[in-house]
Amino acid sequence: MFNLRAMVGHWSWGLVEDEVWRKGPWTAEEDRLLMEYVRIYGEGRWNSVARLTGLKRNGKSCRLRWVNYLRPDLKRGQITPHEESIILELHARWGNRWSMIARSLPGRTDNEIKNYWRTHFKKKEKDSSDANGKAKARLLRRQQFHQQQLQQQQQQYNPMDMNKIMALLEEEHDKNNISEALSSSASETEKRQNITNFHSQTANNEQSLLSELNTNGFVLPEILNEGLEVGWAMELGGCPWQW
DNA sequence: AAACTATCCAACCGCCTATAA
DNA sequence: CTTATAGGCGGTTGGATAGTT
Repeated sequence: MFNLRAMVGHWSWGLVEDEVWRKGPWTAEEDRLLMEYVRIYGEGRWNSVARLTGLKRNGKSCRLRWVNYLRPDLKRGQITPHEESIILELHARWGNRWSMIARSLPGRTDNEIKNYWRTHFKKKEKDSSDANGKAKARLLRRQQFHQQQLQQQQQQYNPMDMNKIMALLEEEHDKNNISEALSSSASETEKRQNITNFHSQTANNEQSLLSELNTNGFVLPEILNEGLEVGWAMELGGCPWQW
């Protein structure tokens, strides 16, 4: 029977020097120990996990496992087109600021988003100038698949709504002009901090805006997601609205 | 059916920053 | 003020699986 408090006594004088940390995939038992730790002690103080539970994992590994896999609020399953559109939009704005992008996607981790983007878009970005036949074929398949969805959306979605949404997003973004964040800063450290604050604030604003849009019945259109596909279609000489 | 390629994703690494001692 | 430590982040790796030739 698992008894953390008993184990505290057992391990409370610290781990043996030269502790060899376990690496690699986590076992179910390790997951259970970590979840039990968080249930009792809460998140944080990850370096105490080994001492308090007997887990042979370092703090970093524990934190990562919790954040990326065990957290109860994680959203499982594929990235939706809606989420994909947000990822594309925010990545275009902020670059590889995965953790910041992840804050706009509740239930998704920076690692997940990073993996998704690298798999789906990194290559496209690189190869965008010389799309080969293979990619074209794949694109066509995807287009066929999305066509039905697109048609459905077009029936219920007015393009003006999209303009409105993007305008609102821009507005929120510009409320805190980054140049202001920089202008009054003297040191590099201050600049960094101001930029970080700026991004956090913007992310929060946009998050609340997205929520507001959702609650007001705005369905963020998958058309945003199609933006990339549109780009490709254009390269191929096709009109996205006529797929 | 086998070989090859692409994709997915968990996990690690190294670096940086914040904070406590 | 300096140093040590913990936590956070982005980049990268490698194994598993799916898809293609």
